[in-house]
Amino acid sequence: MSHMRYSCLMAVDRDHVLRTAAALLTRKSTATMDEVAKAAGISRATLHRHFAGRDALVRALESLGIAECEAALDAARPDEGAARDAVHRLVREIEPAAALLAFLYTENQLFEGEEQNAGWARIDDRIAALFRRGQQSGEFRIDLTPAWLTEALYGLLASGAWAVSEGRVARNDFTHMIVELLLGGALRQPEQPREES
Amino acid sequence: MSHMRYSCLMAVDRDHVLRTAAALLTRKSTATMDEVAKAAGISRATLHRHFAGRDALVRALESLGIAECEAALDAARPDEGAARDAVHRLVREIEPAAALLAFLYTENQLFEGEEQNAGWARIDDRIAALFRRGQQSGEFRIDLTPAWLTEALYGLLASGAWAVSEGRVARNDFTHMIVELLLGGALRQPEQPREES
DNA sequence: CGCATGTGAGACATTCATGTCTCACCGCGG
DNA sequence: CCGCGGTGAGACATGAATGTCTCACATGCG
Repeated sequence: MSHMRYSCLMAVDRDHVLRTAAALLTRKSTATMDEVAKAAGISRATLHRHFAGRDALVRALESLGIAECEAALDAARPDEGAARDAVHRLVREIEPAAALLAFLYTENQLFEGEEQNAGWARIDDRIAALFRRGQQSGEFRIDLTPAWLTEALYGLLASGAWAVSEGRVARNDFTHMIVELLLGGALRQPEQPREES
Repeated sequence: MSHMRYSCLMAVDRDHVLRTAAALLTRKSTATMDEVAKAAGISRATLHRHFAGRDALVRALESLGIAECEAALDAARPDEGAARDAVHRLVREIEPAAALLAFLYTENQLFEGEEQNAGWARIDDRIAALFRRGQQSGEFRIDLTPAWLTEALYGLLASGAWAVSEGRVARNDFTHMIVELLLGGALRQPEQPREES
Protein backbone atom coordinates (compact mmCIF):
# COMPACT_ATOMS: atom_id res chain seq x y z
CA MET A 1 0.00 0.00 0.00
CA SER A 2 1.16 3.52 -0.66
CA HIS A 3 1.70 5.70 2.35
CA MET A 4 3.13 8.36 0.12
CA ARG A 5 1.95 11.88 0.25
CA TYR A 6 0.28 11.79 3.60
CA SER A 7 -0.52 15.31 4.52
CA CYS A 8 -1.85 16.19 7.91
CA LEU A 9 -4.19 18.77 6.53
CA MET A 10 -5.35 16.48 3.81
CA ALA A 11 -8.55 14.78 4.82
CA VAL A 12 -8.93 11.09 4.15
CA ASP A 13 -9.72 10.53 0.52
CA ARG A 14 -13.46 10.19 0.70
CA ASP A 15 -13.74 8.71 -2.74
CA HIS A 16 -11.09 6.11 -1.97
CA VAL A 17 -12.94 5.09 1.17
CA LEU A 18 -16.18 4.79 -0.72
CA ARG A 19 -14.71 2.64 -3.46
CA THR A 20 -12.96 0.38 -1.01
CA ALA A 21 -16.17 0.00 0.95
CA ALA A 22 -18.04 -0.77 -2.24
CA ALA A 23 -15.56 -3.47 -3.16
CA LEU A 24 -15.77 -5.02 0.28
CA LEU A 25 -19.53 -4.78 0.73
CA THR A 26 -20.01 -6.28 -2.70
CA ARG A 27 -18.30 -9.44 -1.53
CA LYS A 28 -19.61 -9.39 2.04
CA SER A 29 -22.71 -7.31 2.40
CA THR A 30 -22.71 -7.74 6.18
CA ALA A 31 -19.21 -6.40 6.67
CA THR A 32 -18.65 -4.48 9.89
CA MET A 33 -17.79 -0.82 10.08
CA ASP A 34 -14.50 -2.00 11.52
CA GLU A 35 -13.86 -4.22 8.52
CA VAL A 36 -14.74 -1.41 6.17
CA ALA A 37 -12.33 0.87 8.00
CA LYS A 38 -9.53 -1.67 7.93
CA ALA A 39 -10.14 -2.34 4.25
CA ALA A 40 -9.84 1.37 3.56
CA GLY A 41 -6.70 1.60 5.67
CA ILE A 42 -8.17 4.00 8.21
CA SER A 43 -9.35 3.65 11.76
CA ARG A 44 -12.95 3.15 12.70
CA ALA A 45 -12.94 6.53 14.41
CA THR A 46 -11.92 8.28 11.23
CA LEU A 47 -14.42 6.33 9.20
CA HIS A 48 -17.10 7.42 11.61
CA ARG A 49 -15.98 11.02 11.37
CA HIS A 50 -16.69 11.01 7.66
CA PHE A 51 -19.83 8.90 7.67
CA ALA A 52 -22.04 9.34 10.69
CA GLY A 53 -22.97 5.67 10.69
CA ARG A 54 -23.54 2.63 8.62
CA ASP A 55 -26.70 4.06 7.14
CA ALA A 56 -24.88 7.17 6.06
CA LEU A 57 -22.19 5.03 4.47
CA VAL A 58 -24.69 2.96 2.54
CA ARG A 59 -26.52 6.08 1.44
CA ALA A 60 -23.25 7.56 0.27
CA LEU A 61 -22.59 4.39 -1.68
CA GLU A 62 -26.05 4.67 -3.13
CA SER A 63 -25.33 8.20 -4.25
CA LEU A 64 -22.08 7.04 -5.77
CA GLY A 65 -23.85 4.25 -7.61
CA ILE A 66 -26.50 6.62 -8.88
CA ALA A 67 -23.87 9.07 -10.04
CA GLU A 68 -21.96 6.37 -11.87
CA CYS A 69 -25.12 5.11 -13.51
CA GLU A 70 -26.04 8.58 -14.63
CA ALA A 71 -22.55 9.10 -15.96
CA ALA A 72 -22.66 5.78 -17.79
CA LEU A 73 -26.02 6.71 -19.27
CA ASP A 74 -24.69 10.04 -20.41
CA ALA A 75 -21.59 8.46 -21.92
CA ALA A 76 -23.63 5.79 -23.66
CA ARG A 77 -25.71 8.33 -25.58
CA PRO A 78 -28.87 6.22 -25.30
CA ASP A 79 -30.74 8.36 -27.80
CA GLU A 80 -28.28 8.01 -30.62
CA GLY A 81 -28.08 5.37 -33.28
CA ALA A 82 -29.52 1.91 -33.16
CA ALA A 83 -31.01 0.97 -29.81
CA ARG A 84 -29.04 -2.25 -29.72
CA ASP A 85 -25.80 -0.34 -30.12
CA ALA A 86 -26.87 2.01 -27.37
CA VAL A 87 -27.53 -0.94 -25.07
CA HIS A 88 -24.09 -2.27 -25.89
CA ARG A 89 -22.51 1.09 -25.07
CA LEU A 90 -24.50 1.31 -21.88
CA VAL A 91 -23.37 -2.07 -20.61
CA ARG A 92 -19.79 -1.27 -21.54
CA GLU A 93 -19.93 2.03 -19.70
CA ILE A 94 -21.65 0.60 -16.67
CA GLU A 95 -19.34 -2.38 -16.32
CA PRO A 96 -16.90 -0.76 -13.85
CA ALA A 97 -19.78 0.00 -11.53
CA ALA A 98 -21.44 -3.39 -11.91
CA ALA A 99 -20.19 -4.77 -8.61
CA LEU A 100 -21.41 -1.70 -6.75
CA LEU A 101 -24.71 -1.95 -8.57
CA ALA A 102 -25.05 -5.60 -7.58
CA PHE A 103 -24.59 -4.65 -3.96
CA LEU A 104 -27.10 -1.83 -4.10
CA TYR A 105 -29.56 -3.88 -6.12
CA THR A 106 -29.80 -6.58 -3.49
CA GLU A 107 -29.56 -4.07 -0.66
CA ASN A 108 -32.61 -2.27 -1.96
CA GLN A 109 -34.64 -5.44 -1.78
CA LEU A 110 -34.79 -5.15 1.98
CA PHE A 111 -35.86 -1.53 2.09
CA GLU A 112 -39.37 -2.92 1.85
CA GLY A 113 -41.79 -0.07 1.87
CA GLU A 114 -39.29 2.65 2.65
CA GLU A 115 -38.84 5.49 0.30
CA GLN A 116 -36.14 4.69 -2.18
CA ASN A 117 -33.84 7.27 -3.54
CA ALA A 118 -35.51 9.16 -6.33
CA GLY A 119 -32.32 8.85 -8.33
CA TRP A 120 -33.07 5.23 -9.09
CA ALA A 121 -36.45 6.11 -10.50
CA ARG A 122 -34.80 8.47 -12.93
CA ILE A 123 -32.27 5.86 -13.98
CA ASP A 124 -34.99 3.26 -14.36
CA ASP A 125 -36.86 5.67 -16.57
CA ARG A 126 -33.87 6.42 -18.76
CA ILE A 127 -33.07 2.75 -19.26
CA ALA A 128 -36.69 1.82 -19.84
CA ALA A 129 -36.90 4.67 -22.35
CA LEU A 130 -34.02 3.16 -24.25
CA PHE A 131 -35.77 -0.19 -24.49
CA ARG A 132 -39.01 1.52 -25.43
CA ARG A 133 -37.23 3.37 -28.19
CA GLY A 134 -35.91 0.07 -29.48
CA GLN A 135 -39.40 -1.35 -29.49
CA GLN A 136 -40.85 1.62 -31.32
CA SER A 137 -38.12 1.48 -33.93
CA GLY A 138 -38.88 -2.19 -34.50
CA GLU A 139 -35.53 -3.41 -33.22
CA PHE A 140 -36.83 -4.99 -30.01
CA ARG A 141 -39.72 -7.33 -29.56
CA ILE A 142 -42.77 -5.85 -27.96
CA ASP A 143 -43.91 -8.79 -25.83
CA LEU A 144 -41.24 -8.03 -23.24
CA THR A 145 -42.06 -4.85 -21.37
CA PRO A 146 -39.43 -2.13 -20.97
CA ALA A 147 -39.82 -2.48 -17.20
CA TRP A 148 -38.95 -6.16 -17.36
CA LEU A 149 -36.04 -5.58 -19.71
CA THR A 150 -34.71 -2.97 -17.28
CA GLU A 151 -35.10 -5.33 -14.36
CA ALA A 152 -33.48 -8.13 -16.32
CA LEU A 153 -30.55 -5.88 -17.16
CA TYR A 154 -30.00 -5.25 -13.46
CA GLY A 155 -30.20 -8.95 -12.74
CA LEU A 156 -27.76 -9.84 -15.47
CA LEU A 157 -25.35 -7.14 -14.32
CA ALA A 158 -25.47 -8.54 -10.81
CA SER A 159 -25.08 -12.11 -11.98
CA GLY A 160 -22.22 -11.11 -14.22
CA ALA A 161 -20.46 -9.20 -11.48
CA TRP A 162 -20.70 -12.13 -9.07
CA ALA A 163 -19.72 -14.67 -11.67
CA VAL A 164 -16.66 -12.61 -12.51
CA SER A 165 -15.70 -12.03 -8.89
CA GLU A 166 -15.88 -15.76 -8.22
CA GLY A 167 -13.99 -16.66 -11.33
CA ARG A 168 -16.81 -18.50 -13.03
CA VAL A 169 -16.54 -16.29 -16.08
CA ALA A 170 -13.69 -14.24 -17.44
CA ARG A 171 -13.72 -10.54 -16.71
CA ASN A 172 -13.03 -9.74 -20.33
CA ASP A 173 -16.20 -11.48 -21.41
CA PHE A 174 -18.41 -9.49 -19.06
CA THR A 175 -19.85 -7.01 -21.53
CA HIS A 176 -20.11 -9.46 -24.38
CA MET A 177 -21.92 -12.09 -22.37
CA ILE A 178 -24.42 -9.69 -20.89
CA VAL A 179 -25.16 -7.83 -24.10
CA GLU A 180 -25.38 -10.94 -26.23
CA LEU A 181 -27.67 -12.71 -23.81
CA LEU A 182 -29.83 -9.70 -23.19
CA LEU A 183 -30.23 -8.84 -26.84
CA GLY A 184 -29.80 -12.10 -28.69
CA GLY A 185 -30.69 -14.76 -26.16
CA ALA A 186 -29.30 -18.23 -25.93
CA LEU A 187 -30.87 -19.59 -29.07
CA ARG A 188 -28.75 -19.86 -32.11
CA GLN A 189 -30.46 -17.82 -34.73
CA PRO A 190 -29.56 -17.15 -38.32
CA GLU A 191 -28.62 -13.58 -39.11
CA GLN A 192 -30.35 -13.81 -42.42
CA PRO A 193 -33.77 -15.41 -42.51
CA ARG A 194 -33.37 -18.77 -44.06
CA GLU A 195 -35.34 -21.91 -44.25
CA GLU A 196 -34.28 -25.07 -42.55
CA SER A 197 -36.12 -28.31 -42.08
CA MET B 1 -54.63 -15.91 15.45
CA SER B 2 -55.98 -19.28 14.44
CA HIS B 3 -56.02 -21.79 17.25
CA MET B 4 -57.89 -24.18 15.08
CA ARG B 5 -56.89 -27.78 14.96
CA TYR B 6 -54.07 -27.60 17.44
CA SER B 7 -52.95 -31.05 18.24
CA CYS B 8 -50.66 -31.54 21.17
CA LEU B 9 -48.76 -34.46 19.77
CA MET B 10 -48.54 -32.93 16.38
CA ALA B 11 -45.27 -31.10 16.08
CA VAL B 12 -45.33 -27.69 14.48
CA ASP B 13 -45.56 -28.19 10.77
CA ARG B 14 -41.90 -27.91 9.91
CA ASP B 15 -42.61 -27.42 6.26
CA HIS B 16 -45.09 -24.66 6.95
CA VAL B 17 -42.55 -22.87 9.13
CA LEU B 18 -39.91 -23.17 6.46
CA ARG B 19 -42.13 -21.85 3.72
CA THR B 20 -43.31 -18.95 5.84
CA ALA B 21 -39.73 -18.13 6.73
CA ALA B 22 -38.79 -18.31 3.08
CA ALA B 23 -41.56 -15.93 2.13
CA LEU B 24 -40.54 -13.48 4.84
CA LEU B 25 -36.79 -13.67 4.35
CA THR B 26 -37.29 -13.21 0.65
CA ARG B 27 -38.80 -9.82 1.30
CA LYS B 28 -36.63 -8.89 4.28
CA SER B 29 -33.43 -10.87 4.39
CA THR B 30 -32.48 -9.39 7.77
CA ALA B 31 -35.67 -10.46 9.49
CA THR B 32 -35.28 -11.39 13.14
CA MET B 33 -35.87 -14.85 14.54
CA ASP B 34 -38.74 -13.23 16.41
CA GLU B 35 -40.23 -11.92 13.19
CA VAL B 36 -39.85 -15.29 11.55
CA ALA B 37 -41.58 -16.93 14.48
CA LYS B 38 -44.45 -14.43 14.45
CA ALA B 39 -44.83 -14.82 10.71
CA ALA B 40 -45.11 -18.57 11.14
CA GLY B 41 -47.58 -18.12 13.97
CA ILE B 42 -45.40 -19.77 16.59
CA SER B 43 -43.36 -18.48 19.48
CA ARG B 44 -39.68 -17.81 19.31
CA ALA B 45 -39.09 -20.62 21.79
CA THR B 46 -40.80 -23.15 19.57
CA LEU B 47 -38.99 -21.89 16.53
CA HIS B 48 -35.76 -22.32 18.37
CA ARG B 49 -36.72 -25.85 19.41
CA HIS B 50 -36.97 -26.87 15.78
CA PHE B 51 -34.03 -24.91 14.43
CA ALA B 52 -31.11 -24.55 16.77
CA GLY B 53 -30.40 -21.04 15.55
CA ARG B 54 -30.51 -18.71 12.66
CA ASP B 55 -27.76 -20.58 10.87
CA ALA B 56 -29.67 -23.82 11.20
CA LEU B 57 -32.77 -22.14 9.83
CA VAL B 58 -30.94 -20.75 6.83
CA ARG B 59 -29.33 -24.11 6.19
CA ALA B 60 -32.72 -25.77 6.38
CA LEU B 61 -34.00 -23.24 3.87
CA GLU B 62 -31.03 -24.03 1.70
CA SER B 63 -31.86 -27.73 1.86
CA LEU B 64 -35.45 -26.94 0.97
CA GLY B 65 -34.34 -24.83 -1.97
CA ILE B 66 -32.01 -27.55 -3.17
CA ALA B 67 -34.74 -30.16 -2.87
CA GLU B 68 -37.17 -27.99 -4.82
CA CYS B 69 -34.60 -27.37 -7.52
CA GLU B 70 -33.87 -31.06 -7.80
CA ALA B 71 -37.57 -31.80 -7.96
CA ALA B 72 -38.05 -29.14 -10.62
CA LEU B 73 -35.17 -30.57 -12.61
CA ASP B 74 -36.62 -34.04 -12.37
CA ALA B 75 -40.05 -32.83 -13.40
CA ALA B 76 -38.63 -30.83 -16.28
CA ARG B 77 -37.05 -33.91 -17.88
CA PRO B 78 -34.01 -31.92 -19.05
CA ASP B 79 -32.76 -34.76 -21.23
CA GLU B 80 -35.88 -35.12 -23.31
CA GLY B 81 -36.87 -33.33 -26.44
CA ALA B 82 -35.56 -30.01 -27.66
CA ALA B 83 -33.27 -28.23 -25.22
CA ARG B 84 -35.24 -25.01 -25.48
CA ASP B 85 -38.42 -26.84 -24.55
CA ALA B 86 -36.62 -28.39 -21.63
CA VAL B 87 -35.51 -24.93 -20.49
CA HIS B 88 -39.08 -23.78 -20.75
CA ARG B 89 -40.27 -26.69 -18.63
CA LEU B 90 -37.51 -26.08 -16.13
CA VAL B 91 -38.43 -22.44 -15.61
CA ARG B 92 -42.08 -23.33 -15.32
CA GLU B 93 -41.35 -25.99 -12.72
CA ILE B 94 -38.95 -23.82 -10.77
CA GLU B 95 -41.21 -20.77 -10.70
CA PRO B 96 -42.87 -21.54 -7.33
CA ALA B 97 -39.43 -21.73 -5.74
CA ALA B 98 -38.07 -18.63 -7.47
CA ALA B 99 -38.47 -16.33 -4.47
CA LEU B 100 -36.70 -18.79 -2.21
CA LEU B 101 -33.99 -19.18 -4.81
CA ALA B 102 -33.56 -15.43 -5.02
CA PHE B 103 -33.02 -15.28 -1.27
CA LEU B 104 -30.53 -18.12 -1.24
CA TYR B 105 -28.76 -16.81 -4.32
CA THR B 106 -27.97 -13.48 -2.71
CA GLU B 107 -27.39 -15.08 0.68
CA ASN B 108 -24.71 -17.31 -0.79
CA GLN B 109 -22.82 -14.29 -2.02
CA LEU B 110 -21.73 -13.51 1.51
CA PHE B 111 -20.53 -16.98 2.34
CA GLU B 112 -17.25 -15.86 0.84
CA GLY B 113 -14.80 -18.70 1.04
CA GLU B 114 -16.91 -21.00 3.16
CA GLU B 115 -17.82 -24.39 1.87
CA GLN B 116 -21.10 -24.20 0.06
CA ASN B 117 -23.56 -26.99 0.11
CA ALA B 118 -22.57 -29.64 -2.39
CA GLY B 119 -26.19 -29.78 -3.52
CA TRP B 120 -25.78 -26.54 -5.43
CA ALA B 121 -22.84 -27.92 -7.35
CA ARG B 122 -24.97 -30.81 -8.51
CA ILE B 123 -27.80 -28.51 -9.55
CA ASP B 124 -25.38 -26.23 -11.34
CA ASP B 125 -24.05 -29.23 -13.18
CA ARG B 126 -27.45 -30.46 -14.22
CA ILE B 127 -28.52 -27.05 -15.52
CA ALA B 128 -25.22 -26.46 -17.24
CA ALA B 129 -25.53 -29.90 -18.81
CA LEU B 130 -28.87 -28.89 -20.26
CA PHE B 131 -27.37 -25.81 -21.86
CA ARG B 132 -24.42 -27.85 -23.07
CA ARG B 133 -26.79 -30.32 -24.65
CA GLY B 134 -28.52 -27.48 -26.42
CA GLN B 135 -25.20 -26.27 -27.74
CA GLN B 136 -24.17 -29.67 -28.97
CA SER B 137 -27.49 -30.19 -30.70
CA GLY B 138 -27.02 -26.87 -32.46
CA GLU B 139 -29.97 -25.20 -30.78
CA PHE B 140 -27.96 -22.83 -28.60
CA ARG B 141 -25.15 -20.56 -29.58
CA ILE B 142 -21.74 -21.64 -28.47
CA ASP B 143 -20.19 -18.27 -27.63
CA LEU B 144 -22.08 -18.14 -24.33
CA THR B 145 -20.68 -20.69 -21.92
CA PRO B 146 -23.02 -23.08 -20.09
CA ALA B 147 -21.67 -21.71 -16.82
CA TRP B 148 -22.70 -18.20 -17.78
CA LEU B 149 -26.09 -19.30 -19.03
CA THR B 150 -26.65 -21.05 -15.73
CA GLU B 151 -25.61 -17.99 -13.79
CA ALA B 152 -27.78 -15.81 -15.98
CA LEU B 153 -30.75 -18.08 -15.35
CA TYR B 154 -30.29 -17.61 -11.63
CA GLY B 155 -30.05 -13.87 -12.05
CA LEU B 156 -33.16 -13.70 -14.19
CA LEU B 157 -35.08 -15.87 -11.76
CA ALA B 158 -34.10 -13.54 -8.93
CA SER B 159 -34.94 -10.43 -10.91
CA GLY B 160 -38.22 -11.92 -11.97
CA ALA B 161 -39.14 -12.91 -8.43
CA TRP B 162 -38.40 -9.43 -7.13
CA ALA B 163 -40.13 -7.69 -9.99
CA VAL B 164 -43.22 -9.80 -9.39
CA SER B 165 -43.19 -9.29 -5.64
CA GLU B 166 -42.99 -5.54 -6.13
CA GLY B 167 -45.66 -5.50 -8.77
CA ARG B 168 -43.44 -4.32 -11.58
CA VAL B 169 -44.40 -7.29 -13.72
CA ALA B 170 -47.43 -9.54 -13.64
CA ARG B 171 -47.05 -12.88 -11.91
CA ASN B 172 -48.63 -14.65 -14.86
CA ASP B 173 -45.91 -13.38 -17.16
CA PHE B 174 -43.10 -14.70 -14.99
CA THR B 175 -42.23 -17.83 -16.93
CA HIS B 176 -42.81 -16.29 -20.32
CA MET B 177 -40.63 -13.27 -19.68
CA ILE B 178 -37.75 -15.26 -18.29
CA VAL B 179 -37.81 -17.96 -20.93
CA GLU B 180 -38.26 -15.59 -23.81
CA LEU B 181 -35.49 -13.30 -22.68
CA LEU B 182 -33.11 -16.10 -21.80
CA LEU B 183 -33.65 -17.97 -25.03
CA GLY B 184 -34.66 -15.37 -27.54
CA GLY B 185 -33.27 -12.14 -26.20
CA ALA B 186 -34.68 -8.70 -26.62
CA LEU B 187 -34.03 -8.38 -30.31
CA ARG B 188 -36.87 -8.92 -32.66
CA GLN B 189 -35.91 -11.95 -34.69
CA PRO B 190 -37.13 -12.71 -38.18
CA GLU B 191 -38.28 -16.19 -37.24
CA GLN B 192 -39.44 -16.47 -33.71
CA PRO B 193 -39.07 -20.00 -32.35
CA ARG B 194 -42.42 -21.39 -31.42
CA GLU B 195 -43.42 -22.43 -27.96
CA GLU B 196 -44.00 -25.84 -26.58
CA SER B 197 -47.64 -25.81 -25.62
C1' DC C 1 -58.40 -38.92 36.08
C1' DG C 2 -53.25 -38.20 35.83
C1' DC C 3 -49.26 -38.15 33.15
C1' DA C 4 -46.48 -37.06 29.21
C1' DT C 5 -45.63 -34.14 25.42
C1' DG C 6 -45.39 -29.96 23.00
C1' DT C 7 -46.23 -25.24 23.21
C1' DG C 8 -46.43 -19.94 24.66
C1' DA C 9 -44.74 -16.41 27.42
C1' DG C 10 -41.23 -14.34 29.38
C1' DA C 11 -36.89 -13.67 32.18
C1' DC C 12 -32.03 -13.79 31.75
C1' DA C 13 -27.13 -13.71 30.32
C1' DT C 14 -24.23 -13.25 26.36
C1' DT C 15 -22.47 -11.61 22.33
C1' DC C 16 -21.63 -8.20 18.96
C1' DA C 17 -22.03 -4.04 16.14
C1' DT C 18 -22.62 0.48 16.89
C1' DG C 19 -22.03 5.14 18.46
C1' DT C 20 -19.58 8.33 21.50
C1' DC C 21 -15.94 9.66 24.03
C1' DT C 22 -11.09 10.69 25.55
C1' DC C 23 -6.27 10.88 24.92
C1' DA C 24 -1.89 10.81 22.45
C1' DC C 25 0.51 11.61 18.21
C1' DC C 26 2.09 14.07 14.15
C1' DG C 27 2.84 17.57 10.78
C1' DC C 28 2.02 22.16 9.37
C1' DG C 29 1.61 27.14 9.83
C1' DG C 30 1.72 31.22 12.54
C1' DC D 1 8.24 27.53 19.64
C1' DC D 2 3.48 26.44 20.20
C1' DG D 3 -1.21 25.91 18.80
C1' DC D 4 -4.28 23.57 15.54
C1' DG D 5 -6.45 20.31 12.63
C1' DG D 6 -6.71 15.58 11.44
C1' DT D 7 -5.72 11.07 12.71
C1' DG D 8 -5.13 6.33 15.41
C1' DA D 9 -5.96 3.67 19.31
C1' DG D 10 -8.76 2.31 22.60
C1' DA D 11 -12.21 2.59 26.48
C1' DC D 12 -17.03 2.82 27.36
C1' DA D 13 -22.08 2.61 27.18
C1' DT D 14 -25.99 1.35 24.43
C1' DG D 15 -29.09 -1.44 21.94
C1' DA D 16 -30.39 -5.42 19.44
C1' DA D 17 -30.38 -10.16 18.37
C1' DT D 18 -29.38 -14.40 20.03
C1' DG D 19 -29.35 -18.54 22.84
C1' DT D 20 -30.82 -20.73 27.18
C1' DC D 21 -33.68 -21.32 30.78
C1' DT D 22 -37.98 -21.83 33.67
C1' DC D 23 -42.82 -22.08 34.37
C1' DA D 24 -47.66 -22.44 33.20
C1' DC D 25 -51.03 -24.19 30.08
C1' DA D 26 -53.38 -27.19 26.83
C1' DT D 27 -54.28 -31.58 24.77
C1' DG D 28 -54.11 -36.57 23.78
C1' DC D 29 -53.42 -41.07 25.71
C1' DG D 30 -53.36 -44.72 29.02
